[in-house]
Formats: sequence, C-alpha cells, structure tokens
Amino acid sequence: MVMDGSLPPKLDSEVSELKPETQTSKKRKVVQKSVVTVKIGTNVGKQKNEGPPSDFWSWRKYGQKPIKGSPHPRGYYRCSTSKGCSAKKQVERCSTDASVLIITYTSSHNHPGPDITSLTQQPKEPQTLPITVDHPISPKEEQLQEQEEERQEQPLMTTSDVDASEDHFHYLQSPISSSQDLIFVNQEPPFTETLDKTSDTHLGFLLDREAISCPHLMTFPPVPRSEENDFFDELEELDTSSALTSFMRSSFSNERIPVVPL
DNA sequence: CGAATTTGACCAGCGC
DNA sequence: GCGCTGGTCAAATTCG
Repeated sequence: MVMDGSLPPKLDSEVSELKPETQTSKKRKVVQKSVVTVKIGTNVGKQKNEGPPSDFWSWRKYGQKPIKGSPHPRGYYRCSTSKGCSAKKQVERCSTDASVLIITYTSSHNHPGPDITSLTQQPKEPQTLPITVDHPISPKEEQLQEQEEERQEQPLMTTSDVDASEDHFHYLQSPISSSQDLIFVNQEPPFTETLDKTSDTHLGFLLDREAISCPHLMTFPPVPRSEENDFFDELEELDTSSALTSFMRSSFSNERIPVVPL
C-alpha cells in the first residue's frame, strides 16, 4: 500500500508533536482525539450507521475490531481525500444503544477539504473538525469521559448534558443517512470539572450551543426540508451545494450560529 | 480494471 | 514477566 510511505512506523511522529506534556509512550497515549456521539433515529437499519459518510471527507476503512465491553465492532477509517493526510476516525456503536454512534476523530487533516469549504467560507476552517482542540486531552481523562458517557447511556441528553460539559462540539453528521435520523452530537470534553471555571470564557457560545444541541433545532433550521432529507441522502456527495452548506453552517460554525431558537 | 472493503495476523502499549 | 486489548498492516475478495 501507500500508507507505509506516508506513515513510517506509526503515528509516533505526530504524537510526539501533539504530545503536550506527556512523558513516555508513543502509541496509544496522547493523541488529539475528539469523540463525537451521534444519535441516530429510526433508520438504524444497517447502512451508514458505521459511518463512513458521516462528513464531507472521504474515509477509507482500514480495519475493524471487536471492542471489549461493546457488542459492536469498531471500525477504523483513514482519510482518503488526500494521500498524505493522517486524519483518522474510529466509528463504533454505543454498547448500550445501537442507535448511538460514537465517532472518534484522531489527528487532523493536513489538507483543505473538498470545495465545499469555499461554499461556506467559514473564517474558521473546519478542516480540522473537532481536532481543533487546543488543549491536549489527557488520555486518562478522556477515557473516563468516554466510559462515563457510556455508563450514563444517555447521550440524548442534549441541553442538560451539554450544559455539563464545556468543550464538546456538536457535529451534525449531516449526510448520515437522513438528517431526521440524526438526533444529536456530543463532543467529549477533556475536562468536565474545570469547566466550572474555564467555561466562563466559553460561556458565550456555550449558550448558543445549547440551543444547537436541541434535536429539533438541529434539523437544519436554515433549510426547511423534510422530504428533502430523503434524497439528500443520495445527493450527499453530489448535490452538496445547498444541503451541505446548510449542514456546514449548523454543524461547524454552530459554535456561534444563532440557531433559530424557534 | 481499479478502487474500496473485509478479515486475519502481527505489533506494541498497558495493566496485573 | 505475562497476558490482554487496541491499533495497523497487508492480502484477498467484492463492487463499481
């Protein structure tokens, strides 16, 4: 394959850089990760749940493994949009709720996304998606968060849940089957306690996000569509102009977007 | 025919 | 030091 050439031994190279304050390890240690929980609705048939088409990037599956404690296997995807891109993502289903997809983004894209970026022209390029996380996530902390979430098994708790965290983003895996299926997305915060103080700074858009986290509002307010979702699924890659734009707006810039509070 | 997906094996970190 | 689990690679298979 070609991967060997791009990524030498492992992700050590990146890790070493991203590694904030770590100390020993190279693998399985500190890597920029962003966990996004996607609640899928009725159509939890078995098509796009595994997630490849969750965003506008092209992902190529390179592995799958059964995970302990989870009845569902975890899929490993690598960004195929660009050859040298080291962006990766893991897609797994919540052990307790099959309708909940847990997508973990690792590393960031080292290339601009598809032309859709120009469509949105967001000041803040979302090319790094959640990975934009500036603060290094402590592996332990993160793990805890992850486990906690699964334990609570209430990923649907949007407003309240959201309120509890500070750094989680909300990503609309828009094209994911049907937007109507998409209930909500939650980002794993590096810390949950410190938020009490640090969140003070983000309090601003934090509130905004609260609104965004509302499942109802998440249904792409800017674009009044219901049946559109149907074929939107098919056009997710073709006719991304309008749909994607709206999606991008609500998902990426959502941090500040005044999500029509109805 | 080419690209993408699937599946099993191998490697390395982490916990006990 | 050993065993377990997660993550990646690579060959084979399937689909477009």
